[in-house]
Amino acid sequence: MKITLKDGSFKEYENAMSVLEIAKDISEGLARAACAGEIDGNVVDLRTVVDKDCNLNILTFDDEAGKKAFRHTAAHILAQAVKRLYPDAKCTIGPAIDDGFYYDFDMPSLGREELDKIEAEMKKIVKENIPITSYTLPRTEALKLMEEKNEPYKVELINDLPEDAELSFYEQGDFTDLCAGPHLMSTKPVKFFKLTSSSGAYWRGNSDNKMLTRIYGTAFTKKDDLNERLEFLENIKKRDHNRLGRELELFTTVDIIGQGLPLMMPKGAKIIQTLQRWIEDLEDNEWGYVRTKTPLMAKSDLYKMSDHWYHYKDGMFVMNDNGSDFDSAGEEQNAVAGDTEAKSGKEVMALRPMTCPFQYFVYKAKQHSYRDLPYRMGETSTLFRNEDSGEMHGLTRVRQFTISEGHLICTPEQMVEEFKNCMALAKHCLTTLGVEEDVTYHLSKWDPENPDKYLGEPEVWEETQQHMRNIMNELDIPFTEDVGEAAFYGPKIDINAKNVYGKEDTMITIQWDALLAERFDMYYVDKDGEKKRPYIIHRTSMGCYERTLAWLIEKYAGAFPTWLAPEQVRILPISEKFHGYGEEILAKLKKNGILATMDDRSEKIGYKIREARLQKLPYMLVVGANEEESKTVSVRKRGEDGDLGSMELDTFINKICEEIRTRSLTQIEN
RNA sequence: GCCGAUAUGGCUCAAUUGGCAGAGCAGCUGAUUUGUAAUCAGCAGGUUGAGGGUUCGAGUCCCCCUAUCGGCUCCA
Repeated sequence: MKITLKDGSFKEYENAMSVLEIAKDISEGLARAACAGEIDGNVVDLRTVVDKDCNLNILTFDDEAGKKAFRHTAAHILAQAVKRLYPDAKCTIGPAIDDGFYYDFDMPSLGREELDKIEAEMKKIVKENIPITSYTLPRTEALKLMEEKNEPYKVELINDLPEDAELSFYEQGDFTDLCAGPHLMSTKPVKFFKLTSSSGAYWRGNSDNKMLTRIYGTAFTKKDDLNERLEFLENIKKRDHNRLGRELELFTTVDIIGQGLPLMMPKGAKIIQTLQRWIEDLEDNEWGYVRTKTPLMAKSDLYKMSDHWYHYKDGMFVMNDNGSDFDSAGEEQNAVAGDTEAKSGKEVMALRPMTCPFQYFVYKAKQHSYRDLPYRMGETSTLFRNEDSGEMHGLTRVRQFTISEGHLICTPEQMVEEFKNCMALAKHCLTTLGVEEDVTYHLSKWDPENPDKYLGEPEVWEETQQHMRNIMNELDIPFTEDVGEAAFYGPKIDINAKNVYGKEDTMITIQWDALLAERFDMYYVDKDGEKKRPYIIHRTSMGCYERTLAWLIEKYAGAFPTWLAPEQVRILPISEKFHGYGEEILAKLKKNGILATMDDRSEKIGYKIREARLQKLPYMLVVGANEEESKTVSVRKRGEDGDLGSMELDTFINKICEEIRTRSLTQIEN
């Protein structure tokens, strides 16, 4: 038998040995712990009998599969501990995830105290060094076993597996679990772990099902790694936009105003204004957009025409005359479509959740020749979406937001080219903000299993999706394909970014719509004088400003590039004697469009600097006798070694203006 | 919407089994006039998120509402 090791070398064994012996022989610790292997490309557990002449790759904790086996075993230890302490708890599933694991139980929910107790029990199980063995059972016996153990969720899982599936079980002492594996050979190596939190989770991810209790944990092979991870979790909290954004006085929330309705404070509003002006100028001056400004609400008839009323009403704020002027769509749902005219004769209105139909009517307001196309409309658009109460989060999930929305009316022939342009514009925006490396691209497709959720014919969907696939390949952008993520009127490319906790949000979306023009009876007059249907691209050049701000706060930990900083320069006079000179500088900076202030409090210079550094200001100008005399400024930029020494004021102004003009991501040098 | 945790001055947090709501920072006033991460002193700041209940007495216990956080579900 020949064993291939990870480094490419191999070992030969004359006689078939037990897997345990082989693993022990090959390596101590990790490799033995993560005893998952591969035979002919299939991942197997090392405990499965390895036949003569099989090549076997030993995985270690450095491998994804090895980590998975390790953490999956941690999940089983968790389950075993829970069953010991709470015999009535029912096991469901418990996979390894990025950086850890979880297990869902049907049991009452748990607080921190209970988690600590479970953790202690887990430590016992690890210490007991329980060997883990596996075996397979035919279906009937598997069902019998799980019924005997009173595990109804496992019975359900078995029943849903294909008839001929081989059902494998993993056993560790008094605990047995239906599981595909692989696992470690014993509980002993799982020494360093921590149960991080518990929460609710629906059985099989369906909100109609029972709410289970989920326990999250993380596990490592080395104590230092675990500590590093826990420290990391502490540290990223400091970058969390929801905390840092409030600390830096960018935004706040107020109970009485409501959920998902953050208030932008002067600094946050300034950043958003800078972003908005930049995007509007970019679109209009360089990408051929015309600007529109359309209403924030409309009669329900408009949304019926677009079909949003039927596909998206839950997410809209509907206004009617039943006494509460802004009624939630949720309560309206039961009304029969078409029967929503208010009793008093007032019209049923809704705040807009998107800009599409409004811009369509701008297009329709005059006749268009093929020569007008592509007709690119841009709008800085405020939208309203009635998210469920548990969905709101900081600036990333809100009920009212502002977005650079746009619709491009194209001839069918222009679609590919224009779609590429939209991708290029999006990429330009990401690059300028310094975040182009931090995104993932997704082709969001329809779900052929659920055709009722979508408009149009299956062939059109498949064809459109192929167009988009081709575009992405041509642009050489890696992407994933996500089924069931499309808009109801067409597939889209979503550009997602991860927040500090690793959770993904869509920042940019570019959608291909071959259907709605028909619904709104939009047309253009072609060369031959015939009226023809255009296609439409729905797109954003950046995500909504609130979400973008959240992303930037976390990306830069509050230390924004100078062109985005709400306060770019602060003048710090050494004492009151130099306030006059400070004022002179301040006026000159402002004249040059630089966002500058002066700290004229009678504090020591060290105090003023400390404060400015905590606020992550790009530049401080220290001015005292030396500077006033020589008409210079002492420049300090962010960070350690930020002291750039003295500089002619005009030199500084030229440099910072250039930095701002070019939207540089790096600060000036000496 | 669901599961759980939390809510005390502008901010960060104390307050023992239910027994006089307190500190640091920030703010204000005065002194200090300062050279690259915190000068000193004084003052003021509260219906403990809202409402109801138990109790001689509630920040603390119970109910309900609201908001925030961690998840689930959702996210055109």
